[in-house]
Amino acid sequence: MFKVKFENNNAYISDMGDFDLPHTLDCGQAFRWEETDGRWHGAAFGRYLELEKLNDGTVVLYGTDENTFNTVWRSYFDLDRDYSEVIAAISENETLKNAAEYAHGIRVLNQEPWETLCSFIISQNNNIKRIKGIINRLCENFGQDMGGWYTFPSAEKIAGLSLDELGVLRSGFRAKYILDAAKKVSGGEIDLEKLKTIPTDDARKELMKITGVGPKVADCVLLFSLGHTDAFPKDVWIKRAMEVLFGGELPQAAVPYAGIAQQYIFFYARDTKLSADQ
DNA sequence: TCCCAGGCTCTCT
DNA sequence: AGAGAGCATGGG
Repeated sequence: MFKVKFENNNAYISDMGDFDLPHTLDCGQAFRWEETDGRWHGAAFGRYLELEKLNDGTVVLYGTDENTFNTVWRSYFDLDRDYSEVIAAISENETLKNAAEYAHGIRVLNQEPWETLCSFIISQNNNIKRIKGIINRLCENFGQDMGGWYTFPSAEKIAGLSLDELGVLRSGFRAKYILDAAKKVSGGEIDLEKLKTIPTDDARKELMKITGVGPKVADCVLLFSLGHTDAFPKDVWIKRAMEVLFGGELPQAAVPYAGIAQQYIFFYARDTKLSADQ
């Protein structure tokens, strides 16, 4: 269990085990975090945050009081999960053990459902650099100007736009998918909050009612924002890694923690440019 | 220039 | 149900 103290309007978190900021914030699960001189800055749940890891391992959340910590960032950074237990369990498999060491300190974020849905619709058949660019334009054009940063625009806001207006995003064929998602979410046809409380398979079916949401995008939303850690997004990297490393099947040891293991495998595969002919 | 990117839809079989 | 083309745009 982590410890936290509040001083000078900052939150100081310690004893949370291995928490690696670049691995967690730049591993492709979230797209709005940037690093400047060792300090990360970004926004989530309508709040701006700067954070940094000190030499003694303490993670500082700047400008964070106790209430904000407990209602926003504690859950966002998944601080109540004991990752050492997960790693101990999956390390039964030698390859998974190596992947978890290589990708050490990744925590699976609990992000805002609408932002996550919209972001991973944009991610399809796309590269991370351009995904970030499109999301930046989405926030700058349609989010709320908070003075130096922008909120992620609501589904209601996007639903009120035309395809033509979404052209500024330069998101290509994905624009019509974003619009369909915004309409179904803002209109109540899909209740994202409710999807947290129903079985993973049922929630996946609901998400796939949106045009442009298939199994992979749905599983990213389930894993990164709806608390379904058994979801296992299969993108090109994972498919490649599964063949090369495991002969196509996820090892039994990882099944109960599939989503978390997926993050380790994804990081390892992408960072080592794992290819099918290795 | 060409290939590819945290895929999905549509069509054809 | 399974295979394959097409999709917008830009990075490497």
